[in-house]
This record gives sequence, C-alpha cells and structure tokens, in this order.
Amino acid sequence: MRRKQAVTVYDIALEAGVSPATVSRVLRGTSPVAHQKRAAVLAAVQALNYRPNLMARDLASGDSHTVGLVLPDTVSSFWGPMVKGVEAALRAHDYHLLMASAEGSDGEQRAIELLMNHHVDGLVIAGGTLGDDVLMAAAGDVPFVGVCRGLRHAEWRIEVGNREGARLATQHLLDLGHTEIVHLAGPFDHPDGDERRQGYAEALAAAGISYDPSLVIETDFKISGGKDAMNRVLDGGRAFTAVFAATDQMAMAAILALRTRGLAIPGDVSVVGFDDEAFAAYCCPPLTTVQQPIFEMGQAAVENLLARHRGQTPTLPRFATSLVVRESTAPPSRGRAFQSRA
Amino acid sequence: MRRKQAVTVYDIALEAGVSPATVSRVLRGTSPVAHQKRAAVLAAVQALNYRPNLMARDLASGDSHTVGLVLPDTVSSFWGPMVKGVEAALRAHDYHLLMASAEGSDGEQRAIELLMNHHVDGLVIAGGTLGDDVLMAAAGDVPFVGVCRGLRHAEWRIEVGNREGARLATQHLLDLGHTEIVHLAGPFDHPDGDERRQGYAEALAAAGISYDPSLVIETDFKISGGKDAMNRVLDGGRAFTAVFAATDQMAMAAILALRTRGLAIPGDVSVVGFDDEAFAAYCCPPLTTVQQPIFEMGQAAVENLLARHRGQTPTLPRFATSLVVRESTAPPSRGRAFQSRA
DNA sequence: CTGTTAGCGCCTTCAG
DNA sequence: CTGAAGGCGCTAACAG
Repeated sequence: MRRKQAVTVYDIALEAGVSPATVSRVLRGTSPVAHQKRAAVLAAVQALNYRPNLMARDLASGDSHTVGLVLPDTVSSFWGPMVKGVEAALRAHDYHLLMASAEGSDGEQRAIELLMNHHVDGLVIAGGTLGDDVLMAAAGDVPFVGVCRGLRHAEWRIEVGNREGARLATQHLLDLGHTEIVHLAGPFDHPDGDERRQGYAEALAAAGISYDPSLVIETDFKISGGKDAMNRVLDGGRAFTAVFAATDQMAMAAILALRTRGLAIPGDVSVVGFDDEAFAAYCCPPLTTVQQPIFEMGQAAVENLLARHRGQTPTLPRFATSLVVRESTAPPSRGRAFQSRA
Repeated sequence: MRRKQAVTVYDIALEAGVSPATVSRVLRGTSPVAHQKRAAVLAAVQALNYRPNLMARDLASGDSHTVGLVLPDTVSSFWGPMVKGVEAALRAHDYHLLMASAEGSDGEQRAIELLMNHHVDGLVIAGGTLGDDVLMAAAGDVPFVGVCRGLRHAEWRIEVGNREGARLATQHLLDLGHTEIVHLAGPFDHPDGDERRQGYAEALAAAGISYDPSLVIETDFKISGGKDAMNRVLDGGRAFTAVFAATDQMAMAAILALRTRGLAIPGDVSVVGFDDEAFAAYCCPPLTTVQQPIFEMGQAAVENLLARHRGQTPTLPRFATSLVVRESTAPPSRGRAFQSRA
C-alpha cells in the first residue's frame, strides 16, 4: 500500500527552477527569498496543486503541530463546547487535533500513550482521575493541562470559580427563603465536585445555617447519578424545599425524579444546576443554573500548551462563573415542601 | 525545536543484537521472526521503554493509520455519540482520529484539505452541505463517507430509516386521534429533513388526510430553529393538536414555546421528536421520540472506510429507527386544542 | 528467517 | 539570498 505522493517539493522546485530548499523556505516563510523566485514557487504550487505532506514535514522538523485531547469515555453533551474551544484555538494557530477517549480502566493512560506515539506537541486532559505522577510519567516531556479534573500542580489546571458559583447558587436559594437545601454533589475527590460542595457549605455557614450531612449526597456528575441521588433523598424522608445539583445533567434528572413523585418545580421545590449547558434554557421549567465558560476554558488550555511548547511563560487565566436565574427557582411555599411519608 | 527522539529502532536493535529490520518485523508482526530474537527485541523494548514514532512509520509505510472526522461548526449534543462511535471503531482497528470542524463558509472544504495534508486514510463527513463533486475533488483518492448528510452517491452515505421513523411518529399521533399535526421540518435539501417530511406525508396520506403545507414549517435542526418555527405556527393561528419535530432539539424548543403560551404537554398538544438524544428521557415531560442508532452509524462509517482502504468490498448497513413512546403524547382533548386568538 | 540498503518527503545546517 | 547534502525514524524490497 505504499503509494507515492503525487507532487513533492522536488516537482515544484523543478517547475519553478529553484532548489527544494528554496521551496521549503517560501512555504514556511522561514527565511527571506527573492521576490522573483518566491513568485515562481507560488505559481508552481498553484499549477501543480501541491499539498505539503505534513507527516514528512513533522518528521523532519520534529514538531507535529498536533495537540492531543483525552476525553472521558462517557458520552455527554457537556464536553461538546470544550472540544470546540480546543479546536478553535488550535485552528487559529494552525495546529491540529488528535482525539482519544479513555475507555476502560487503564483507558486514560492508554489514550495518552497513543497520543504520545503520535508525538503530539501537547496534551489536553479533560476529566479523568489519574494522579499527577502517573500523568507526568505518561506524558514525559510533552506539556499537558487538565480541564475539569483534579491536579495537584495548580499551574497545569484550568481553574474555574467553582466555589464562587456554588456559593452564588446557594445564596440565591437562601435569598429566596429556603433553608433546607439538598446538595446533589459530584465526587468529593474531583475538584469540581469538592469545590462546589465547599461553596454550598460556605454560603450556608455565612447564613448561619449548619451543614447537615444528610442533605448532601455524593454521586457522579451524570444523569443517572442525579436521578439515583435524588431518589435516595426522597426515600430518606428528610424534608427539604430546594435542591442544588452539581451539574445541569444531575439537575435535569432530579427534576424528573421530583416530578415523578408529584412535586412541582418550582412550586414545591426549587432546583438549581451548574454548567449552563445548552439545554438548560430549554428545560421545563428553564433551569436556574451557574454559567461556566467551558468553550473558553478549552481555548485557554490550548493557549497554555502552545506557549509552553514554544518555551514561553504560559498564560493561565482563572475563569469566573455567574448565576443565571431562570424559572426553576422560587420562594418556598410553606406547608407544601416535601415531607417524609413515613 | 528539533528534538531527537530518545530511543529508536536502532537503539533497540543494538540492545537486542539484531538488525533494525528485524525490530520492525517483530513490532509490526509483518513477517515471522525466530522466537529467540523476537524475545530479545521485546525485552529491549521493555528495557529501554521504547515507543515507536508513528510519524516516521507512517511516512515510510505511506499509511497514516488515521481517519479524519469533519464536523459541522455548530456545537450540538447530537454529535457526541457519533464521535464516540467513530472513535470506538477506530480504536478497535488501532487507527487514530483526527478531528476538524467546518467553520465559516468554506470551512468544510478547508477542514477536508487540512485532513488531507495529514494523509488520512479515510474521511468521515458528518453533516455539511457540499456537493458530491466538490467532496470528490477535495478528497482526491481517499475514501470518504457521509453521515447525516446528503450525498447523491448512496454508497457513500450511511443511511438510516428516516422515512420509516417519521411515519411511525406520525402514525403514533394519528392512532392517538390527532388529525391536525404540525411538522417542524429540517431543511428540505438535507436528506434527514426531506425524508422525515416524506415519512410524515406518507403517514398522513395512508390515513386519508390531506397534506396541509401550512402545517409544515421548514427550518434548521437546531434549538433556535425549533423555537422560531413553533412560534411562527402559533402566531399563524392555524389550529393543531400535535407537533412532530424533525429533531429532539427542535421538539424541546417547541415544548418551551408551547408552554410559554400556556399550553400543556401533552394535555393541550402532543409532541414527538426524533433522535432520542440523552436528554429526551429526562425532559419534562419525557419525550416520545424516534430512536436512531447514531453511535453505531459512526462505527459503520469507519468500518466502511477501512474496508475500502484495504481494497475490500465495503459493508454498508442500513440502520433502522424505532419509536420510543414516553409521556409527551396523549389523545387530543377536544376543545382545548390551540386555536387562533385572531 | 535475517541483514543490508535505499528511500518516504521535507527541513536545516553549511557553504557560497 | 541560495543550493547541496545529510538526516528525521521507520519500513520495504532485495539478497542472502
């Protein structure tokens, strides 16, 4: 299957009456070339419809112009905007995107190795749970940055205002008059889970309300997690009038679980999510949630990587979150809150 | 930035006391090697922690072991499962995924060129609107297959039972007793839009109901399209008791638009979607919709490509759709249907 | 079965 | 400013 390339630098060098080296120079813009020759080369490129072979270029230059993206195995709409952000930033720098998702137990590591074999210039690692040391070992000397994932080295992680956002969300509920607020939390060993829980706790503390562990359920960020957790609370019999879910997906699932029990949103219980995914504005009712600039976070991850790859000091913005009030929250209606039937 | 690779075939050839060619042979399994030497090579690989340079391998073999995926610029949860399907199939064959999204007017073509420069072994083109001829010109001799997009050459398109699905959906509404059914349609020049409209029309015809163009609104597949189209119908004053939307996203938007006007789902109007996206089961109410195996379609696209790349006769399954009845549909309640206030 | 020898297509010193 | 020459790391004939 060894198919030779149709037209190479040699062909266009011949056509333009220059040396291959010169062709390379005008194509890369790597060093000045006489206008005459430059024009000739460009003309030849057009005439022969030449397209550089990136594999050869990369091999010779030792620079793949490619960044790898490792995604969790889960299919979730959450990652869409991040992928787009990564891709947009890459395209702006004329870089390419190699994608691998982490399937199975050692999936994350295998995905990284795969990408490493392709000699990516950087790695964006989204989600996932591997420790810093494992990642460092796997990534060798290629720079990597974590998005929506834990990393002890804070300078390799795109940070977002999880605590602030969670505080805002909880505060909003508090302001409405709720005092018994359930928190459907993400995994505590995940920063997005832990920090949001902290924000929740902080808002409660600031309002002089004690943190009741029986109102906080740890689960995963997914739809199924939200559903199970909500049902567990409902079955537990603890009274509450509001729910703060760690993700919109959990919130959506919680709303359905609540409705299934005959509870109205926000009439009987208010619900706040986190992420402001596309569907949040179109749920019924439209979801009050915390907006998180996930697209921009993907972009920032790439900018960071590229800077490091060039040996520059990397940028590392910290992203803010903000509350988007829609229709899933309202003041508690006394006497209608959920109560145990036990 | 020319960084030499730490350890190469030569290093491990030296370590194992064989020739580089033999190293290559055991690593690729391309031709038999004595057990002794094979073991030595493997040991050396372990010892030196060798990782093959795929760029070099690809350049030498003329086979990139990479497939390109072109995605529309739109961020939509719809594509997630397809990407995962593509990726899963690729991984199973030890191939890699290069992704590019089509941004701007000439984005699709540019994305393809980008991927072509990387010498991808095949192209999965999702969505998009370029004609067969343009694609053929852009893709040259690399095989491509379209998913969820138009293509005159049916053998290069992954087909799904759009007509059947739409017929099922419409039939379901008809069975419930609805006769004035709005169809929020996708673009007629897109097979997914046109075929679903045809299915709608066929079901109507089979029931002896004439096709009323004022009940059919052509728009895009997106949330915004669904919302605008629904509002247009509502403003038009034409009475109806049910809506069949060409996608779940449109259905979700339609539900919100309907609710905003004080209409209950399914009390006042029934709504059916198409796609069975993840959120469909968790909407309020859970959405009756047509299931489409989008993950498997992504897989099939890759299988087709890989077969063609190997010179084998490609498989090209045709995918079936099925109706998933949930809670957004019910019999019409006489007298409560939407009527013009004009 | 195995080593030797050429490249794959491009880039990058190094002279000029 | 430009051409010649030598790799980048690996694989694919070709002889043994």
